[in-house]
Amino acid sequence: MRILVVEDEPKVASFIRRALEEESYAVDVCADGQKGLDWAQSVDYDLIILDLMLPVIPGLELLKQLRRNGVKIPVVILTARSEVDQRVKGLDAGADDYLTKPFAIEELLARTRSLFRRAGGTPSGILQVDDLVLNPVTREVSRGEQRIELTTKEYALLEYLMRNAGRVLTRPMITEHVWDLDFDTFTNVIDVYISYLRNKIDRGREQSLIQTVRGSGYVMRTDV
Amino acid sequence: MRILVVEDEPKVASFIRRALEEESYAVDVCADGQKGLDWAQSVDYDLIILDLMLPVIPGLELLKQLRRNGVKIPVVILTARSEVDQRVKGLDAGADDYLTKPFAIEELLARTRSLFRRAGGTPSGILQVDDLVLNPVTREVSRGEQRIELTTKEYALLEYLMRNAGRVLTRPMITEHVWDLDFDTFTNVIDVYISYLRNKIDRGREQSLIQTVRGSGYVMRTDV
DNA sequence: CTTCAACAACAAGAATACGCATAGTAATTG
DNA sequence: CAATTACTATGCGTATTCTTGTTGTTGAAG
Repeated sequence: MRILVVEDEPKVASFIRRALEEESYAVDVCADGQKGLDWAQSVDYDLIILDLMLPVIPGLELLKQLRRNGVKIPVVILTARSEVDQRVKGLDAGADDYLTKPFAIEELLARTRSLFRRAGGTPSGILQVDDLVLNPVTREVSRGEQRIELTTKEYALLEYLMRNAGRVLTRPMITEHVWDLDFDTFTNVIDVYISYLRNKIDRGREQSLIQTVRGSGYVMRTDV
Repeated sequence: MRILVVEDEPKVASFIRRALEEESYAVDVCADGQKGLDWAQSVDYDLIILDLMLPVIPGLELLKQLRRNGVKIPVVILTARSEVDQRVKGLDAGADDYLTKPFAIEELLARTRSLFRRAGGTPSGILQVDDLVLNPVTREVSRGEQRIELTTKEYALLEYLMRNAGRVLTRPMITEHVWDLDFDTFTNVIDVYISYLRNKIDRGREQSLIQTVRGSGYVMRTDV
């Protein structure tokens, strides 16, 4: 899951970044509206978190342009408390949710999760494929009766696979969503992490859930 | 535990703030109804203390709006002695408790504790995880037979951990609830205080109650 | 049926980031 | 102003992440 944060206050930006990264999202931050617009249109984000008070291009203008250009990525708006009517305009302009500053970071995380939930997955937010279960709230993963301990990256990769179960995910898609932007293309980290995951999830099972699609990428099996 | 105080008389407000902070709650104060409403909806408070006589938006209106928006945080209302019917209306509107001015601060603290007791933990208000026991009323902590002396911050942290036992608490979540809002993100105070707590609580035990979730945060173990 | 090239899997080690202890500094409190 | 408490800074060990090189697989051409 890749998130763009458009926020010019460095303190707030880095606070958000860290929180999101702790939830194993891939996060990009940019500090003005122009850059925000450019990035939003060139990279395939899953969510945009947008401050309304921005240099160069105001947040609302950015949002309108995005929607005008047919970009449908969910957008969460951050506003100061005083700018209440801006909020309404924000929702009119096509925002999916808003938060007033100051906000609890957990609130932001919860909204984030709920937006992703809306986009796909079960209502409870719990992801399940066969007897493999992932709970994004507690970050717990288990297969059948057995708890599975994953590292941050392993978890992020698995969540992405499970959210897109049944879809073949190419290596570029996976790097985009699970790793950072400035990423060395000629590496096989993904293969390595797929292997780690298989060791923890599929080892000893007759049916492997994570399957290789030669020449393309990987899929999480949906049908048994 | 984070508390919002909505009170326009500066003297009363600061009096309450100091008393609550002495009990190691994190306290935010705001002086009018509009701000109160915004904050209450944007920050994840554990309790709201609400004066009914407020500028901009009256307290009752604020409360109604909160409940209408599905906010279930416990609310204690403050009324003048004469405004009996206001009190009744307040409880109707979804307040959990009330106090008539002037009130003894100890009274407020007692109600606060009792509301927290109702909200979580055992009926008696005592929090218990394994053989670790925390009594919020007396602020006494013990493990097994042994009394444990904690400083204010240590206590606040432990109480937060215990109230959320079994949930992974990220560093941002912990700062939100135990430290102040405008918090330097690049610090390791939390780590240090976790370490203090472990020294007092877990040292010499084979099973540590406070567990690290690498890349995420900390959990208080529930299962043994 | 070989042979070869492209691709994937794996092992092992290097680099990095993270959590933790420790010690020192600043701020409170009595 | 002494003592306690709150916070900062630093360095170290280790889990995690990533790189590299080798081996194994697959499928198509000879």
